[in-house]
Amino acid sequence: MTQTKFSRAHSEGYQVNHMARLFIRAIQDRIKPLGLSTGTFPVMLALWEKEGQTQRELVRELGVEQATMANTLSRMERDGLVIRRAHEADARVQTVWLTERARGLRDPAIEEATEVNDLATQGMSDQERADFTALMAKVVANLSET
Amino acid sequence: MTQTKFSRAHSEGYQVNHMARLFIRAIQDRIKPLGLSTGTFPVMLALWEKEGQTQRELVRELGVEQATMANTLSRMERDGLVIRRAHEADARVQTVWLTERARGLRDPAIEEATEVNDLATQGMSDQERADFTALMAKVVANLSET
DNA sequence: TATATTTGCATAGCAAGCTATATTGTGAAA
DNA sequence: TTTCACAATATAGCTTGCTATGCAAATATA
Repeated sequence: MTQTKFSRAHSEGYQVNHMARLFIRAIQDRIKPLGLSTGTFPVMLALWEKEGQTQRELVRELGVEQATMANTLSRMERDGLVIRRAHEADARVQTVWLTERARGLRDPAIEEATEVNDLATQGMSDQERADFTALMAKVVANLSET
Repeated sequence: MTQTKFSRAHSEGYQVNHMARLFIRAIQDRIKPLGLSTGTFPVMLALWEKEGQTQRELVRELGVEQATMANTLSRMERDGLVIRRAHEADARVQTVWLTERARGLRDPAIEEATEVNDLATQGMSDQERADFTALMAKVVANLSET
């Protein structure tokens, strides 16, 4: 069959990409005043929960490539958000710690993120919002296999 | 209230970002052999539908910034996918045309994209898939305002 | 113990997004 | 007609993602 019916508006991949760019713009605008960005935010979330994680642990937790994490952490160190300390038992390993300033950013940053999430899901019922999260989890699971 | 309940797994922004990265990886793998990429694919879709569009028209249609489009088109020209021709009535304007090779990529590229969309939505009913698309459209609309 | 493999991180180089700014052509206004 | 504002595109420079590759330390194997 000739595939003349393919349309951007109905391609999940296209929609996801578009939506992701809009999210990035929205959150970027709000957390930039805090000195955060879309690349650093997930790392901060992981570290606000548990400091002292290794780069390898952060990589597994956040699902980015090791090289991406290494570069992100370098920028974060440059910008005074984290400090890398050598692991005492394994000289290959770096543990990652928040600076005092970075610890203080938690509540304001989460507040901005919550606002963006609320804005994005405006007009949805609680049920729809839960469905949306569940459907995304399904897609993530489907695309994560292997 | 202290916002201790914020979790990555339930933040729409976080999920969208994660999902988008997985989509990019999946589609990239499959269209790379065709000489396409995630940045060029949307432009190709727009041009397969209507060649000779101006850069400005593509920008509006695809929702990326003008500078992003200019750079993407330059790479596409370098890689033999498009040709930029001066507009006959307005010397500021460039119209964008597909090369013969690029025209031939349509069906195979759309086939790969369709496969990725199907993989991503595996295990969803038709209704769920329609819901997913509708919910994403809602989010896009919410975040597109102004 | 000596070598080989694996593991953890860093670096190089590219794509694709962004903002800010420069450049050039059009069209309107003085 | 000259100037001024606007429009279309290009360029500079950044972030964030990727793959590929290098290197040093730890561990396993011969």
